[in-house]
Amino acid sequence: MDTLDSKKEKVEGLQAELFQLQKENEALRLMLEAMRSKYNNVLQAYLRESNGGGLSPIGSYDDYPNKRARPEVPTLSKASQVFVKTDLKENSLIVKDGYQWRKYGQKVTKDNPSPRAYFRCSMAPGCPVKKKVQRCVEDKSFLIVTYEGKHNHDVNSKPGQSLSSTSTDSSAILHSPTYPVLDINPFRPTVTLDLTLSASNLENSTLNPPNINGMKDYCSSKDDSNKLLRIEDYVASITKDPNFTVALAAAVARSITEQNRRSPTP
DNA sequence: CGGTTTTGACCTGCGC
DNA sequence: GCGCAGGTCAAAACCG
Repeated sequence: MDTLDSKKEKVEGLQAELFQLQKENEALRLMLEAMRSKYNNVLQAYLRESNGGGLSPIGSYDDYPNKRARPEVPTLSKASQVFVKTDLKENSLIVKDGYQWRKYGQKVTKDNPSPRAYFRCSMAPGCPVKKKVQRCVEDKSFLIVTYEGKHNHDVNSKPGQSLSSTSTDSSAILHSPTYPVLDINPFRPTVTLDLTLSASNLENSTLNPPNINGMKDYCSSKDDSNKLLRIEDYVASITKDPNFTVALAAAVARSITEQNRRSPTP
């Protein structure tokens, strides 16, 4: 027979588990949103490419006499987006990622009441890397950081010191130990998704099997026409993972429940 | 004093 | 052509 204490322990254990699941679900909901938008971006980029609009090499910032009229940068090959968990009390849009940034603008955008800050890398003169930082509209404790471009210097180089043989991609720093990339479960090791899509990922030509820890592999093929297949491989891989399936189902169920609660049918 | 941040103005692209 | 939104410039303020 269970004693009163053991029952109490069970209840506490279940409560702790419930709390963890709630946290996980919240993170998964954000992930779903991010994945959906990334999928749309990738699909649009693919359609553009398949329509004969080949990618041209991207020049440096100074290559364009009219600095306001820089060509549109294809999202697929250039920008990488990460979610960074921050303290909600901390109101700044500063993300410590190892590089030195100079803020050059701030703007309030239509779809998000939180201001978007624009930064340029100031570690090396002429470094073309830019980043945009904005609080997530759904969860203000997350910062959405969008990196564009490729550093022409090393992460450890002092300001003014320009480049090393191995050009450092903006996304490379995302996997450095000091960079707080979103981990969907800070409490126990289950499913961790890396949502970063970046130029270096495109450049990696090693054909690793798709894996749950690296969405980056989705487009590792040099052959652009294979990218869609890689995406499908990646999706197939993560959907086969039982952890992912369970977590996804929970997130979807919760999302539907919340939607119903917000707009109850008469 | 030099580098960074702030912020209003300006430019460009896009949809109508 | 016009208005809107996003992105950038640049002067002034701020800071170490």
